[in-house]
Amino acid sequence: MRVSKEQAAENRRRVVEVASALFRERGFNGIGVADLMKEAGLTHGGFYGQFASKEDLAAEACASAMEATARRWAEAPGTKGDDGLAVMLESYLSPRHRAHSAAGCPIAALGVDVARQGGVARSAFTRGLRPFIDMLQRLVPGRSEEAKRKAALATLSGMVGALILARAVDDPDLSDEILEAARTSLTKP
Amino acid sequence: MRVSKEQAAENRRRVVEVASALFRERGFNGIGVADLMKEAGLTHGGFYGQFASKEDLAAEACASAMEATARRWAEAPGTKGDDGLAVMLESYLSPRHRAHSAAGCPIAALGVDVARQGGVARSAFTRGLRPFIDMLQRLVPGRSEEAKRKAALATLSGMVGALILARAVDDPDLSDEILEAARTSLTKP
DNA sequence: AGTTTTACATGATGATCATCATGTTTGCAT
DNA sequence: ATGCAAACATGATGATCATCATGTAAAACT
Repeated sequence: MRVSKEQAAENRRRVVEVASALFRERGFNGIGVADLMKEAGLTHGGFYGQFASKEDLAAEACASAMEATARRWAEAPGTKGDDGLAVMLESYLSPRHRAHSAAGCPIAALGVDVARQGGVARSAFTRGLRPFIDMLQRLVPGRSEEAKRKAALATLSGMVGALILARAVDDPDLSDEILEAARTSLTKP
Repeated sequence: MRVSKEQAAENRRRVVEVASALFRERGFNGIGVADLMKEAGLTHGGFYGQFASKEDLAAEACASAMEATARRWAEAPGTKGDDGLAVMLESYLSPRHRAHSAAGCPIAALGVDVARQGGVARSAFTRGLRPFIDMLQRLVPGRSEEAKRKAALATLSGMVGALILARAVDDPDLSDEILEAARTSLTKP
């Protein structure tokens, strides 16, 4: 059973995509290689022909998720003249985003796993994080670039923390309240 | 091999304590029952005489970590007259706290795991979270109680998000920068 | 003092884990 | 057209997983 070179590349791409979703949803230790491959329509055998290890895939999946998400942020309706920050906060801190971690922000979904995993995943995460900071720096108000960078880091922290808390909490009212509080607090500094 | 009733209770207590540390450090799926028991000085056999399941222990360890941490917050030097919020932020967003997740804030360490796990752990987490919100509400400035609660939720989000980001990131400078940004941003609203 | 019960140890269960060895097919270069 | 190598499947590896069955020794109760 052999497959064309393009087909093979497409298969590999799909494995990374599936991994980026399932890792976000269940964590690095929450899904195994065999299930991952099955979800991509393959068997577990071919895995180590494409990836050096599961840790290697974790790093690549993390990088891929970060890039894809950053691209979506960049393409977001600039709502020219309007407050771009408010628009993005509205979407980031929404019940919809809260409900879909597999397709959502990899910073909130994988940050803790990345810290535990260390190694290549950690550096891939760090590299992927910088564009988010830069983009936020452009959206956020501030007198100097230095002040804007500080505000960007604080805003990102607030977004990530609120999303994580809203997902962790059992009580839907409290969860909504967390999203709301972060939204208003981060919109008006 | 039998032990006194108090010894047995002490053993159980130690298992929960060890679990609360190791779960924070490695995640719910990062440590097994056997290793957990060994770390508590026991073998894996007695586990199911004390706990219904690993998930059950996860919930209990989560509750225990939340209560112990809340107690430490409450006992913290009120630094009467001084700005209690600044004192607690200084400690929460410190390199020391960043380096010791096993003994640190369970909200930042377990929030994502709790959201994935669901069930009893999730409700234990939610119950344990409320005292933190109430305590922050007392520390934070605001015109009304409603405004102070909102501020408490936003502040907690910023703290948790910043700690998680600072731990995830590979670059020590960036990590320090995140802590610093959150500290100054959350101190002066 | 004798009996029961309890807390734990030893050991086994089958499932799942990451990883490797090998087979089969077939695209691709010759 | 022919041989080679790549891409995947099948299957096995031993480790680790959560959980259960049973043994044992001594605390607790009679």
